[in-house]
Amino acid sequence: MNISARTDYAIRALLTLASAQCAGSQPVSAESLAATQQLPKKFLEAILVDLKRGGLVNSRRGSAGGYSLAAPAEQITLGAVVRIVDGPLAEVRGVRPQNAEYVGDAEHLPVVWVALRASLRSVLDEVTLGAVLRGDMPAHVRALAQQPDAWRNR
Amino acid sequence: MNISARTDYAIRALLTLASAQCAGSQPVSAESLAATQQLPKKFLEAILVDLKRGGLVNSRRGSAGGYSLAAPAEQITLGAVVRIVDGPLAEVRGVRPQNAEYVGDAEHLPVVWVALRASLRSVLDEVTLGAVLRGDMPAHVRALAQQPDAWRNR
DNA sequence: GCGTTTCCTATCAATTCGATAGGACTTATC
DNA sequence: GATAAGTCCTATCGAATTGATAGGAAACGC
Repeated sequence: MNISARTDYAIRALLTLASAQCAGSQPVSAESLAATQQLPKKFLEAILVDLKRGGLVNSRRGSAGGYSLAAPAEQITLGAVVRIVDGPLAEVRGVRPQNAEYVGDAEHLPVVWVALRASLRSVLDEVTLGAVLRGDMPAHVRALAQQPDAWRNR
Repeated sequence: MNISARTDYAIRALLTLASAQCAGSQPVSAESLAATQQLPKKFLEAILVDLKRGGLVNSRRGSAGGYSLAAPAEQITLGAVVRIVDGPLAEVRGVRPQNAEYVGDAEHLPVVWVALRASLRSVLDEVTLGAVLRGDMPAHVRALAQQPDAWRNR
């Protein structure tokens, strides 16, 4: 149930690209992305290749090359990013939650796993890069983050 | 963002214990738990020791020994189980979501991570072993699982 | 004391995770 | 067309995690 470094780095790099998209439109190099968000350069490069394959960014090689968002920042959700760099959302022992098979007293467990995945989706698939950049989350997400003990450990 | 085998196994074993709690009250052996839910015995043993340390189950050694729930099934949440066997809910690179530090364009990212954790809690901390056993989830969880595409992949 | 069962320690192979190295290929620019 | 700046491919790396097993010490009921 953890958020991996890959996901974290991917999103931070994409946020920088989103910011650049607003400003002008020349591609940003991996080196520059790594520098502004303080990410390990070579590791980030590998992640960017995945994002490219996943269709979230465009790339241009050579001098004055680099990366740019393949779509408006308002249309790229965090869920899309997570799925590309980390795979499907809430797998159980490597199997999709609705396909996990249970017997006896565990019969109703799939309902829980599916609900859990749905709750992840309700955040990740509703929040876009643009929203994070502006600090303007959907009402539903803001409500979650404003719950009394949301910022406390349990 | 995956549910580990440890978590899955722990919950299934606890569900069996919950079922036994209703019936009578003699402890159930690890061997028996492994058999009824088809879990690897030695691996399960290790998990049960963690659950014991975490205070979720009582154990009795020796002949006619075994495990039993330390509290009513209606009072043990899945969240408590997950935290014991897998640690804190939505850590980012091993750090609590509210403690992750970001600069520049990623400034508002903690809000997302905290909301994400809150959404996990809204399922895991609201569902008890008893509820799963009866197949009677809280309204909020049932609503999530009944969403149009909840059972489909994305 | 005998069988049963928890519980502790150690170990294991496989996989994943985070990260780096080196170099091949592409491209703009002079 | 050389050159510098990039992407991108392949390989590798150590460390941690994951899922799992083995063997035996300790406790317990009878």
